[in-house]
Amino acid sequence: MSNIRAIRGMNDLLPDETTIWQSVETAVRELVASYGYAEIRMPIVEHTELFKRSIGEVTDIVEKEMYTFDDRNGESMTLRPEGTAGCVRAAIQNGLLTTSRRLWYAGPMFRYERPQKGRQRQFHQVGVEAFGVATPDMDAEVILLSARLWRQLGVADSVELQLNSIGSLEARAAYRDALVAYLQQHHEALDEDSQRRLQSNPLRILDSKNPETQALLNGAPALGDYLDEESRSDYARLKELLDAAGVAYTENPRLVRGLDYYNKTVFEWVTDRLGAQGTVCAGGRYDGLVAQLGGKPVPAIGFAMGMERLVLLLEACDRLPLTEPEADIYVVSFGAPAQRVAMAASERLRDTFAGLRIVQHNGGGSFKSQMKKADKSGARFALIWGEDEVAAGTVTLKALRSEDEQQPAQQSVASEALADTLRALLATGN
RNA sequence: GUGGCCGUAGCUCAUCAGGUAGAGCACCGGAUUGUGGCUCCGGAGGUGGCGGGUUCGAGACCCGUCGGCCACCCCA
Repeated sequence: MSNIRAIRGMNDLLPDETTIWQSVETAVRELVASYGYAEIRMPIVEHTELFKRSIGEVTDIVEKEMYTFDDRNGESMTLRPEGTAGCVRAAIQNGLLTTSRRLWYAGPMFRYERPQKGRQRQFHQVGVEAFGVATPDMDAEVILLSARLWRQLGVADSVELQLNSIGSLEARAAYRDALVAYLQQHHEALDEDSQRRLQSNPLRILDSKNPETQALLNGAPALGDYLDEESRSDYARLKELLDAAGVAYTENPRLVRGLDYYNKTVFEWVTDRLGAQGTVCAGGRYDGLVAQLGGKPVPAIGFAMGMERLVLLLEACDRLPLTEPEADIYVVSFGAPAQRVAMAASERLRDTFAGLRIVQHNGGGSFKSQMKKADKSGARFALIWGEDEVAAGTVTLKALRSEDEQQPAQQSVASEALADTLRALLATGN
């Protein structure tokens, strides 16, 4: 079979899933609005250079995970692997950073990796970025915001906040030298990946999953000892704010992030319910990035959360929203004249009842089969038009749910009285 | 890029010493003429991922390939 299939790692979201996503998206939308964040929408494709300059040349994302191609002019373009770079670019380009800004966005991101649980090649993130405030009150705000979402979605008990400060660029450079010097002495004891990282990105060795490497790190210099004074006090202040707000956290002195642009505060929300990809949300401060991308220096902090992982977490926590029936009213008709009347009447009902889901039976079929469809639709009421009704100028209104069937399960209603009768019935029950 | 497991109807799966496939759910129709949900009856639907090999004969054995899942790497 040579049926065309979706590209590996790029999945369809089917109707059952889109309702879940919509409920999460609604929760997110209301959440960020409640903190005064405004939505921004960026292109999905950017100049490759943007990601190289922001994420870092030697990161795995840039080196081997980007969807990069030349356009027809021979310019190198890349499907965005994350949102911060594009958001910063857009904010600079459109002059948004003359004052402090709170922005958020949502959309697909692309990374060429082997798919596994909680990881796709096209995945979806919600990102939050706060520009223009260098103090840790803003760090606290974005963390509080994320914490509120977990509570809102009912998964707060399943996620843990991990926190660290990686200090200034200079402090980190000094620490990197010390770390490399220490690890060089134990070069033979390092696992293969870590030996490689010793050259490319030594700090990443800190969060190696290899237990022997982790044991070796117990004797290594600690990042915390190398922090500059400002990072140190900001970090302390952030923890005070989180304590005061009652947000629990675990300090993880080995938490470093994979992207080059971070400094000072870094954090991750992790869960043990998703297999190997336990990070649901992660972010940090990136005070140097705006200037690095050509803007006037503006401090910033933000985070991104993965929608796929969040939905998986909801599932694992048994917190999926209740599924709604597809219809409130199902309209059945028999014969061409009846269908004309039914269709027109349905339109009038939609005029009258905004938001009411009225599904018209199309495609003919026996009365019985139409009624089966009515039942399967989950509709609370069926409206039935046949020859008798059309002749009499009435419609048969039938209750389909047992809760309603105590009352007249079925009644004949004059066409003019339909809206009023329905309004009265819909007012009862939920 | 590497490793492990897997690939039979739309979905979940079964069958068999290797002899050219079945169940449940879903779908369609019927069981009194214009009425659903339960039950019963019937129907449609599979070149057993694809290609090659072994064999008289393979969905079942072997090889390759593609795809899926999970893990490593990395990350949301």
